[in-house]
Amino acid sequence: MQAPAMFQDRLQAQLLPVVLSAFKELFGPIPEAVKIAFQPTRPEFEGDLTINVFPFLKLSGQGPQQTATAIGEYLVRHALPVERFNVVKGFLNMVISDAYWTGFLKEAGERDILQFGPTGNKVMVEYASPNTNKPLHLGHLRNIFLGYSVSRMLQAAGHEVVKVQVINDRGIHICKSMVAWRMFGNGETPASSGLKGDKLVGKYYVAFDKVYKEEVAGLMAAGKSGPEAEKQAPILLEAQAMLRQWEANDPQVRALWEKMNGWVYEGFNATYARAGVDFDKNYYESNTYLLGKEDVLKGLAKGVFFRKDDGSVWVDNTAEGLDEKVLLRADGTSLYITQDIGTAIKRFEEFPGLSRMIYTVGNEQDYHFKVLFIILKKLGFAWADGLFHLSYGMVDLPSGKMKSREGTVVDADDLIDEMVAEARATGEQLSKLDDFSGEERNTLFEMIGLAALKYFLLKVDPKKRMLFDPKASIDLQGHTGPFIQYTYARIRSLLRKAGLPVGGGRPSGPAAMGSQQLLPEEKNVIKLLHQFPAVLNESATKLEPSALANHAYELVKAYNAFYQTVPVLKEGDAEIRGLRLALSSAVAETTRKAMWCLGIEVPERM
RNA sequence: GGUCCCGUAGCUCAGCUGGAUAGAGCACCUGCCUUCUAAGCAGGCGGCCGUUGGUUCGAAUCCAACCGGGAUCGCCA
Repeated sequence: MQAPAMFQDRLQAQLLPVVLSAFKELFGPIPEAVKIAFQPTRPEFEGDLTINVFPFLKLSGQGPQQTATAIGEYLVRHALPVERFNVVKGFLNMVISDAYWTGFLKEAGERDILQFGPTGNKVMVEYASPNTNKPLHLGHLRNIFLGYSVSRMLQAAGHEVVKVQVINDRGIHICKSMVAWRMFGNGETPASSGLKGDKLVGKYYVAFDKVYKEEVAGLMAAGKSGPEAEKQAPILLEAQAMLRQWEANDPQVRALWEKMNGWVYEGFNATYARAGVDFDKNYYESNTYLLGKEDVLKGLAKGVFFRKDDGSVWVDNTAEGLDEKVLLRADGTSLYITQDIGTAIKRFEEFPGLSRMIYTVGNEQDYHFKVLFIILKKLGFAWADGLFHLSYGMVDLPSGKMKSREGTVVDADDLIDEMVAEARATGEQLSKLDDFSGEERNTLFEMIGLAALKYFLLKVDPKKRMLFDPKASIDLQGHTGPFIQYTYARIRSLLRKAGLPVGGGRPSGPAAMGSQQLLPEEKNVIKLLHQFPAVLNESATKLEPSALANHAYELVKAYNAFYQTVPVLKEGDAEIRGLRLALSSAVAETTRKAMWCLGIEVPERM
């Protein structure tokens, strides 16, 4: 079997065997290693699909012109969609018949081309892992939007998806907030202060840090060395003591911990709700932090790990090009990675059918996940091959890296507020919404502001670090989410005026589509629609929403060019009007689904 | 220093399973609202694709080295 292009579309799938038999008949069979690659014909040439025959010249024993012509002639005879062809240098440009395109358009009008049938696979996507001592920031947003979009794409690709977050609810960080609140809080609560719960707890984390720094400075002035002072600051000792009390189940500490975490969850949930994301299950570190120890000891017994003289347990990954890594301390206590080993095992026990688990975590943990996956594989779990670290790059500010210590962190809630305010300013100025109520406007501007933010973060290749300029990035024109929303709203308006049902739905296209000759503007749009399923497949497989996001943009851009120059409702010929309405509708529905895959909503009007 | 990631227009990014003259958006300049939403469309300006070698009929794309930026190399999480 000739290796097909990994993400080829259905037209290519249909043509490939014909091309192969053309070769076989004309020049003899093709060796497996030689791949036939289709590419879209460049706009400056006539045609829709192109094959470059250069790689086959040795096989054909003829020049590029003759080789391409021979194949082209064979295709016209044997492949229905290929109407005619031309050859430029070594490029065989095929013209696909309008009947093929309109046939596809008809199908796109009848079903969701971005929804694949069920695969039977179950995938877990972890896409948030916040600490409970401070509010969410821009970096979390990239993480959340990325993971949520991946979940949606996998659903569209036919997988069952379990969305989870892990909440780091215990540890020294939350104890710091607790200590500071107990010292300076005077009983302040979200209700008493009007502060969002996560903001309030974050405030005391900052307060802790301030006191801590003062104490360290004081100790150093009194003659201590830097490292000494950092270890002996009283407030830190108190936080450490509190962590021990927590571990000893001290009722008062536990009660305070429950209370303050509760505030944080309320705050997080408000942000999640506004951001439009949700989880099927939350994992709390306080429930899982003791996991993994038994598994490591089992591995030790099986000889997968080894024990050093001091009693600590290690894994040797030097054969994998990595290092030795400690899994249990000499005193037998766990580490972060121990816990992750246990948590992974637990998850696969809880969800027996899981075939994959995706961790959406920043690239600073690349090494950690490499080690984790190797360990789980060494422990012999078959599912270890289905583990994947969806690693994404940091979000930088024009001033450089975000640093909480330096107060340069962009708060998630504030950022969303800004984007929504910007959407509002633009929207009110355009004054197209005179009959909108205040509530309707709020909903719309929320939708647009979030689209701007999500699209901005999702259109970039996840693994690249990206720059976020709070001023320049608040853009609602050009290659943006609102541009795509706008096109959708435009089409919906058109369809309403055509008397089609409100609130979506697919108008049935004309019964006899296909007799018309397509305009270039129409064909461009249909071709982009036609490519979309393959793009979704590729995006879902590679876990890259950016490819989907960029294709959605290409599609609506082509539609806008069509819209601007080709009449739809004003077209006199009913059949042609029907085709253009069907085209418009297919673009709207496909755009809506693509945006759904990105976690972005689209408005009926804007 | 070891390992990994990144380097494309003034700025932000596509393109990278090798193919035709490298594409968008923003910014700047020109046109287009008495026809379906101008958050739009059409056009212009703007590029030693970090550098140097290599593989190839063909390299932004693959390989190597180097330069620049980042991450990581805790018995932290």
